Amino acid sequence: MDAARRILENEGPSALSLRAVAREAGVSPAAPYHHFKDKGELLDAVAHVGWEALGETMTAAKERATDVSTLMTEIGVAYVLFAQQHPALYRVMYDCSRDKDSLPEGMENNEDSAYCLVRESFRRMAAPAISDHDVELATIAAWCAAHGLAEMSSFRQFDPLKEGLGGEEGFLRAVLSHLGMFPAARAKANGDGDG
Amino acid sequence: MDAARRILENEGPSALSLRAVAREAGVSPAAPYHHFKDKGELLDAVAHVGWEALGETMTAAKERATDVSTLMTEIGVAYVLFAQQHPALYRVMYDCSRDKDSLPEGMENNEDSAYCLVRESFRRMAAPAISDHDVELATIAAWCAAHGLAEMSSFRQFDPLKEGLGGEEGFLRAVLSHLGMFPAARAKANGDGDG
DNA sequence: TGTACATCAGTGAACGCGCGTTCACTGATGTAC
DNA sequence: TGTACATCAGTGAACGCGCGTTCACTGATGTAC
Repeated sequence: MDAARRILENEGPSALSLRAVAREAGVSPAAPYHHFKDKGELLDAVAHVGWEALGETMTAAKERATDVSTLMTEIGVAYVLFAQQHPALYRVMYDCSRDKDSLPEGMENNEDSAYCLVRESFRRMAAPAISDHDVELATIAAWCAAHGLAEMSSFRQFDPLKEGLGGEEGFLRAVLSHLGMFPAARAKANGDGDG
Repeated sequence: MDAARRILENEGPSALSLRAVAREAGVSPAAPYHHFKDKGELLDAVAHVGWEALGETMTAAKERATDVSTLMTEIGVAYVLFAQQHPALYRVMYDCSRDKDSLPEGMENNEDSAYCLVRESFRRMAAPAISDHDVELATIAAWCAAHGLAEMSSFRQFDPLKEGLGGEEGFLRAVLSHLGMFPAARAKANGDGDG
């Protein structure tokens, strides 16, 4: 039943109704109510698996990073690429939070949350004298920037810019490189094709 | 009839239907079709006035800035505050763009667009040797950051942080201060209450 | 081995709802001659 | 001054649609004694 994600991938978030899920699953419209109290609960469940997947993607990116200075950039690029590859899922993930005026799951301050992954990565990268307070703010700033880039990077007016920068990833690195906490991005983006 | 914005302010974007607008205007459900081809056209019109209002807000912020180093920060803060004060309108503005996979109006590369306002402000602030290419990328980065912050700053988990930073605006300045292109923010945020 | 009961995932029909949109039509206002 | 016509914003009833949700019910499976 969690293959409600098929609908998201194929038809977008606006098509994600309880009935559509039941239809896609080859089941009567009433069946989902044996698994979810209501539509909101299904959406929450979908968002939950989304955050898990994004968390794994980010963790993989962190482990791929060869040194501390590329860490934040790898994670940032992975974050945005995930959002690009699963745009409808990403939308549901944030919509669920907004409906509650509450942080998305990935940004909760639990141990092992994606947010803490970013925060500790940033702490390792930053000057050792940086205060906890500044680490916190910088992490929020980085998350905002990544989220903004995730929402905006798919506008087609950026296509020519992307071509000149060696494709999607080059573009992301180039944009991130102008944001304080993604320092390693700069060198790599320039290397890939600045001009 | 453009007082469809009342519905946005009072009931949120999901309540913005053609019928609701007609109801709010005290008019039959068919009446709006004399002014708009379909629902999309009405939404576009609403988004348009939204971008105009945001553009004015940003221009006012630019003119309020006392020197070139505070320029970007003033504009950034004004941007996010606008989004916070008109969350539903801001949502419609971006939804209209996304539906077309196209840049929002404010980001178009026309003379006098909000995007050019930001880009020229950044150019004035940056080192004179900076290339056009980098100005372009930095402007996109700044816009992404502001957009991300606009979408995330209202989560209530940030409330305690905001208290320690002298309220909403102090929080915004503090977060922006960690992003490369808002340099003046740092000093001001620190002055307000770095702890 | 058999009986009685509980659980569970499902059915299918129906409910009321708000929606976008279309239709033929009305009544007021403006304009040409 | 009067007549004929065009335009315009509106009416109100209806269309078909997909939706979330509820209902009483079914049939298969598991479990207790």
